Amino acid sequence: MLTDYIAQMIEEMLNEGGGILELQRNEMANRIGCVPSQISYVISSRFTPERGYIIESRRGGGGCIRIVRKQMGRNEYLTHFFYAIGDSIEEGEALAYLKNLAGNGFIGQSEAVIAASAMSGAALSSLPPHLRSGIRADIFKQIILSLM
Amino acid sequence: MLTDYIAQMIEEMLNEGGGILELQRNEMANRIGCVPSQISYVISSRFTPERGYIIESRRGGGGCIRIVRKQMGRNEYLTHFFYAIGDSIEEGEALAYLKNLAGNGFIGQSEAVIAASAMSGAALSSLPPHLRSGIRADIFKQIILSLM
DNA sequence: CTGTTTTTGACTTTATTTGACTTTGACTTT
DNA sequence: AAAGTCAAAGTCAAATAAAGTCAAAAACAG
Repeated sequence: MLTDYIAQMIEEMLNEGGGILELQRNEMANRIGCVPSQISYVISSRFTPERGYIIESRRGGGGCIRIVRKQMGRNEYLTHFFYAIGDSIEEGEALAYLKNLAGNGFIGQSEAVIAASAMSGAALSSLPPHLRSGIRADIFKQIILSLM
Repeated sequence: MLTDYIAQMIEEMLNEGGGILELQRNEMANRIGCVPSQISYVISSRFTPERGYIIESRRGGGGCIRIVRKQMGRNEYLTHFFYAIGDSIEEGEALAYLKNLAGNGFIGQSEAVIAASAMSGAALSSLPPHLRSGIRADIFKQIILSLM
C-alpha cells in the first residue's frame, strides 16, 4: 500500500534527522511517483498530533512541510534520569525511579513490572554481590535509552 | 460443507505461518469461489477468542484480516518458555524468544523493547563475558515470572 | 416438524488514491 | 508600492478498494 510505504519513508527520514524533517511535497511526490495530495493524506492520517507529531508548513515558492516528532520534554526528562542513575544503583532506588517514570506516563504499568523484574535482586542473585548494583545501573540506563 | 473446507484451509495457512496469518477476504473468497461474507462467517464461527484465536482487521484499500492462534494457555506457554531458557541464553536467542512472546500477544511491543534492552549486550557489557549469558537467563526468567 | 447452522447478497463503514481547484508567499515587473 | 507571475502547499470530493453487518433463504440435524 502506497500510504504505508510513504509513512515508513517519512519515519526513516525523521530518524535520520533526529526527529525533525523538512520535506517538499511536490518534490517528494515526484520522487515516489504519486500525486502530491497523497503526501498530505499520509501526513494527516499518520503523523497526527495525537501520535506525537507537530506539523508546520509554508506554501508558495520554496515552501515545505516540517514534521517534528515531539518528545523533547520526554527526552530531556529521560536524559536527566540517565545521568541521575550514575554507575551504580540499589534496587530500592531503582524502584523509586521506575515509579517516577510510570507516574509521569513515560512507561506503562506493565513495562514498569518488566523493568523491575529485570533489575530485581532475584534476577541478579547469582552475581557476586559487589557487581550487582553496577549491573543494575547498566540495565536501567539501557532501558532508558530504549525509551528515547 | 463450505465452511469446514474454508476453516481447514485457514488452519493450514496458520500452520504454515507459525500460528500467524494475514488474509484478504475478497481475494480469498475469489479463489475459493464464494461470497466474501462467507469468510467472515467462518472466522466468526470457528476462529473465536474462546477457541484461542485473536482476530484483527483493517478495511479500505490494502485491508486484510489477521488471525493469530494462541497455541497454549498463557501460563503453559510461559512455563514452557521459562524452562526453555535454561540457565544460560545468548542475546540473539533471547531476542527470538521475545519476538515470539510479542507475536503471540503475551507482551506488547514496548514491553519487548524494555526487556530487550535489559538483556542487551550493552547492559551487561561490564560483566566478565563468561557471566553474561547466565545473568541474561536469570533476568529473562524473572521477567517471565512477572508475567504469570 | 423444529431449531440450528450455513449460504448468499444487499447495504454500510472505513481507508486509500486521484485530480481539480483554491490559497498563499516569494519574487519580478511596472 | 502595487500588480502580476509562478511555485508551492491546502482542500475537498469523487472513485475505488476493502472489510463489516445483517437478515432472508436454504440446508441440515435430531
